[in-house]
Amino acid sequence: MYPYKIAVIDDNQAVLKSLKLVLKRVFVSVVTLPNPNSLPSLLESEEIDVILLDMNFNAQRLDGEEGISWLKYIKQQPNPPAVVLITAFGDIGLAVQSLKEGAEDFVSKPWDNDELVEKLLAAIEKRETRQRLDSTLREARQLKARWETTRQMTLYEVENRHILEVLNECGGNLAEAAVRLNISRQTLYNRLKKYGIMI
Amino acid sequence: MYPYKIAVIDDNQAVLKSLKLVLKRVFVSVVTLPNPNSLPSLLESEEIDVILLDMNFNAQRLDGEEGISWLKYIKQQPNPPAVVLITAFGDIGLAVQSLKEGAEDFVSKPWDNDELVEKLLAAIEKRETRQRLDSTLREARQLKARWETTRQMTLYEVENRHILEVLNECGGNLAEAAVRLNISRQTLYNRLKKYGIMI
DNA sequence: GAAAAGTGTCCAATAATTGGACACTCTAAT
DNA sequence: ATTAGAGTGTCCAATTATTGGACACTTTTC
Repeated sequence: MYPYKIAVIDDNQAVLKSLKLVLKRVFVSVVTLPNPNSLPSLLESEEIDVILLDMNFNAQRLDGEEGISWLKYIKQQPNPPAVVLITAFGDIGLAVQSLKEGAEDFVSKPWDNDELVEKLLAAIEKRETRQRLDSTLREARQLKARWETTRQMTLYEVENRHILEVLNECGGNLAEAAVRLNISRQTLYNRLKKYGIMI
Repeated sequence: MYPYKIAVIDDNQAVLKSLKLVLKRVFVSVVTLPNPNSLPSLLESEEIDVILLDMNFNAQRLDGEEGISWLKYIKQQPNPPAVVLITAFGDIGLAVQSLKEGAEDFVSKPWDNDELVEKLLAAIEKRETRQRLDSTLREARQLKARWETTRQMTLYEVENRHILEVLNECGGNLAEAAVRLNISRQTLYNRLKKYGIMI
């Protein structure tokens, strides 16, 4: 049993039922929707890990356009879930377009249960990798900004910032901080007093 | 005419010829190969931007395995080119697998020339985006390493590093550096002498 | 080729840093 | 409960560093 939340969206009640039967033995939470209209509110209220999304919700349109547009919607959310698309009327162009729009995988009906679960888990893993990458990039931007400001700082400003950081590292232990900074304890006191850094 | 180098690999001479005819009006350099065996040496000797790769080079095997394995080879090179796969025997599974292995796009024979060129250019753009991301990540790793070492530096070490950086910013102009650092010129001299930083 | 800016060095006044000392307050182990 | 060990806050006098100003000289810039 994996600790992930999955949402399954398909307009065919029978398909939905059988998918739920399979998936609820694998995922801790399985939400089924007969159409994607309530997807926005679902995404707002719950932190879904992966969505298994049918491409057609309308007997009149079998071109998959609806699936693609919902895929786009999902992927432009902040921290979007993984998306695996599923369709009976798939062609190569549709599959390629889906993956280029950010879907993690694409499966055709009829599906193989084991393979489907495997793909869903792989999709979740892929999403987690992307999340890690995102946080690395965020961190990188912060560091870069910090570096940019450092270069136009005064010597004292840089000194004080470093003092504060080391002090923080030492959990406010002045004696240890002084040793780490290789200055005397009095000097550290003087600095803190002079710059109003009271602890 | 775009300043990109493209390599086209297809075992069908007629296809190769007609592709070359189309592409040499768009790309500054078009290399055609009748099979992928000389691809490694080509990649070593030239900086190829995009590869248009057929999936089958053997009348006996039409499952695309060969194309996939060459795709994998290409994508594990350092700074790999963009890859667009082309096939007449494509199925959805093959297309999905290709994109998941890192191909930028997938087209089916028979192809539309305008669409093919469009996809190749989009693939190149995608690769350039990836290159930018890579360099951002490299830079991020450097900054992070720097930050990690900073936290265990002595106050004087941090000071001196900052002095050197500002000095560098000022192109070695001591007077300007002293102003930026907000210390007197003599103090800057003393530091440089004391720490053997001669310029 | 003159003006402006930068360099290298000196000086004495001022300010910061230093090690050592002392009384004190925690805190963790006995 | 007692106590040793570590940390704090403050003092001091000796040492060091920083400062602004000054000067002759070189380099840049217009």
